[in-house]
Amino acid sequence: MVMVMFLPSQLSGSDSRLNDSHKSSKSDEKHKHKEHKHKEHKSKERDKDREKSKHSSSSSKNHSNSEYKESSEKRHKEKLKHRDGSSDKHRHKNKEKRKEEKEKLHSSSSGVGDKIKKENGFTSPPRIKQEVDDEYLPSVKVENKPTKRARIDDDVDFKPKKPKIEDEKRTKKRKAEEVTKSKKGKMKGQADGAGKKKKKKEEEDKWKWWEEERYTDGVKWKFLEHKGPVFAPPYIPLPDKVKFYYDGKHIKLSPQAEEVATFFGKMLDHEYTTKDIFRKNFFKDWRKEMKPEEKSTIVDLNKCDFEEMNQHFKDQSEARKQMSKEEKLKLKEENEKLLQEYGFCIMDNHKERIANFRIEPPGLFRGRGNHPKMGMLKRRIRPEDIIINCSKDSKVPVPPHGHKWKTIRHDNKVTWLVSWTENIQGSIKYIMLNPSSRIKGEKDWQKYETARRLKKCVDKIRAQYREDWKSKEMKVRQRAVALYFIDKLALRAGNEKEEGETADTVGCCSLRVEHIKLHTELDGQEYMVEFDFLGKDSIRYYNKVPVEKRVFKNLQLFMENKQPEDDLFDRLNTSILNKHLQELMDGLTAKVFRTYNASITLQQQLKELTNPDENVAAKILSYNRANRAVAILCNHQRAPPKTFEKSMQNLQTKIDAKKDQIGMARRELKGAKADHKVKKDEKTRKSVESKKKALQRVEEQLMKLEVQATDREENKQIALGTSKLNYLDPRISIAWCKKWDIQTEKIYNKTQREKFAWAIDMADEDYEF
DNA sequence: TTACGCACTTAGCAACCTCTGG
DNA sequence: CCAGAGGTTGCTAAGTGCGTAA
Repeated sequence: MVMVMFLPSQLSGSDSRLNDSHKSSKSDEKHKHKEHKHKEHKSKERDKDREKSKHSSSSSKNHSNSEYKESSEKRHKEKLKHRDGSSDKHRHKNKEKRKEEKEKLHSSSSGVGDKIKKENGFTSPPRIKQEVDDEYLPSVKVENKPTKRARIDDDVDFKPKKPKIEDEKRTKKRKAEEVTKSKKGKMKGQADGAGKKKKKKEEEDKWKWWEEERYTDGVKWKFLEHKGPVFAPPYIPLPDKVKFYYDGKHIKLSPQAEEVATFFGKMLDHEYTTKDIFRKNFFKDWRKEMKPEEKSTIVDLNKCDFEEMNQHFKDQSEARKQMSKEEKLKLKEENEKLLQEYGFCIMDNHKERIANFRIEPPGLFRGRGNHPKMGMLKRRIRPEDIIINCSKDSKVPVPPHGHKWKTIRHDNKVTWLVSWTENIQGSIKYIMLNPSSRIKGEKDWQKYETARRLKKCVDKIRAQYREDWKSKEMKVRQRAVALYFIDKLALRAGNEKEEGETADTVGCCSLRVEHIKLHTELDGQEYMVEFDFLGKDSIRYYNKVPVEKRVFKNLQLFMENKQPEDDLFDRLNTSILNKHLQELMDGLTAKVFRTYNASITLQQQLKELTNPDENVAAKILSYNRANRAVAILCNHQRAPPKTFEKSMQNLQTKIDAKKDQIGMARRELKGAKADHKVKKDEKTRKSVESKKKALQRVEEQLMKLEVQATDREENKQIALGTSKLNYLDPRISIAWCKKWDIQTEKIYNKTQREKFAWAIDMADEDYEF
């Protein structure tokens, strides 16, 4: 069967922008448990050559013109280093510790600088959203009329209206308290006959916020009303038959101590509970909850036996699964009721879905990676911890009986409805709106518009940072090299983090000397940099990339006389970098590069990979491959699904079966043909026809299965969701769908379509990012 | 000039739900 | 009709980046 590893990223280009790290492990720990197949990717020479000639100016091929001036660079070295000898960062507290700890993280993987070409310099005309209103409804002021809330009643006759042209700059002001009822005229491409009425009605209910003006000056809303949060259910003590043993002896725990014990008991099967830090933190916090007697008896976690609790919870979840249909339905209905009551709010005349209306229940903190606080007790949140945010003229949510809120605020410069301070890191948690809401959607849209503005000046910025590699000032050089990484490799900015408070992870600006290795020559390429570090969520980033000689020399310079645990960019931090970016373009920050490069890559890859002659399944495979190219670029990994091998096998079995079927169908067709040849009658002719059709059908089915297998195999360790949701301008995907006449549903599921409703509505087939 | 608080986006995991095919 | 694969959703941790106070 065909199981070609053939990622779009292998397709070439002179600018190697994608990384390889998906082939390596997520973190040291996980690494131990995983086996990795290092598939060598074969690159496709044809495209490579094409690309090379097209983009000869970008990155990796510039060795020759950076050759000159080596000597003068050397001359500068000394000067450079102490030139702005001001602030060295102080990051020495835990250096020693780190030194000891940094042992593993090793294992290599094949590092082919996967290549992808970058599309440069294309500019599309700005769209300017303006207030156009044929049908201008008298604005409804609803603010203090909770009665009005539930229905958004866009009950207007409709009128075509579309000249909306957006404008990235928020030059326009929204008439705050006015809601212009926009009624769409076109039911774009929706000529379906049956069920039209229903659909029409539904659509009319959808509010098109993107056709309205936006607020300026930081105001996020004028009216906000909600019911407050839903608290975690109270603790239900264990039945007496579920016993806890200490040192073999049964102990009846006090409710407080018991609750915390159950948190641990529930997790017994989880790897967490075997980790020293987790156990230590848990035990320490647990003891705080104990009564004095308990405290004096229970002194060693190793002597604690939570088995019965563990079994109890397993039984419970089993029982839940075994519930009857009716019981399940009842539960579902109750949930739905809760959702209806607490899951929505009214913001400026519109009912909007809340993302997380439930307060996080107490439990043991599960940090990711090697987190120093894992296992600590995450305490129960009470109404007294809760800050409510809503408008003055709204019905303020009522706290649970006998309780009161910590504070009630009326701050319309923020988007959250509820907040509280969490006890592990002391950070603030929020209840906010769903991604489908106006307030999130606008921001998302704006994000892509900023990225599109970057597209217009990215060439200039690239030229600039390349120039800066030669700067006399160390700080400027570091900034330029860091920016180059951020641009080329889509690294995150890398804010500093407090030592010992979180897992030791880094981004670009916080890279340390130990995270890169320089190879003058490696895998047959010159000036290679080998990256190996843990990034966000302790996901490992492993990549080998060829860089320009000048970058390479600069890195050598930055690393000179430093310890492995010293900062690579010791004169740089995200704030310096972003300040600089701000000067280059309004609204530009490091993360815009990730958005930009992700989106432009998708657009470019779609162009390149989509074959007009192929069928829908194949086109979707191409889409997924384009998406995958981005996921690889952004290093969005996932643990291979536990059932991966098995499910792959199942598929293979199916494929084999299909092949047999085809063989059979072929033979039957042959037989029928022979029959027809002899008899030459109508009956046999028909038989031939139908056999032909049958064969075609199975062949098509086989194709589909094979495509599916390829897709799945390629996707083993790559998560597409994150980039799809956060980095890819949805209008690119929608345009692609429209262009090739593919249903949006094939690309976006329901939730995604809700989130991207704005894009689905406004992008047409020739949208250019 | 750095440290910190705050708001908001981005992230992977796992529980849950749904659809498929035996 | 049922099991289980696989998709979907919920959850909440972990980032970015801005503004302000020390």
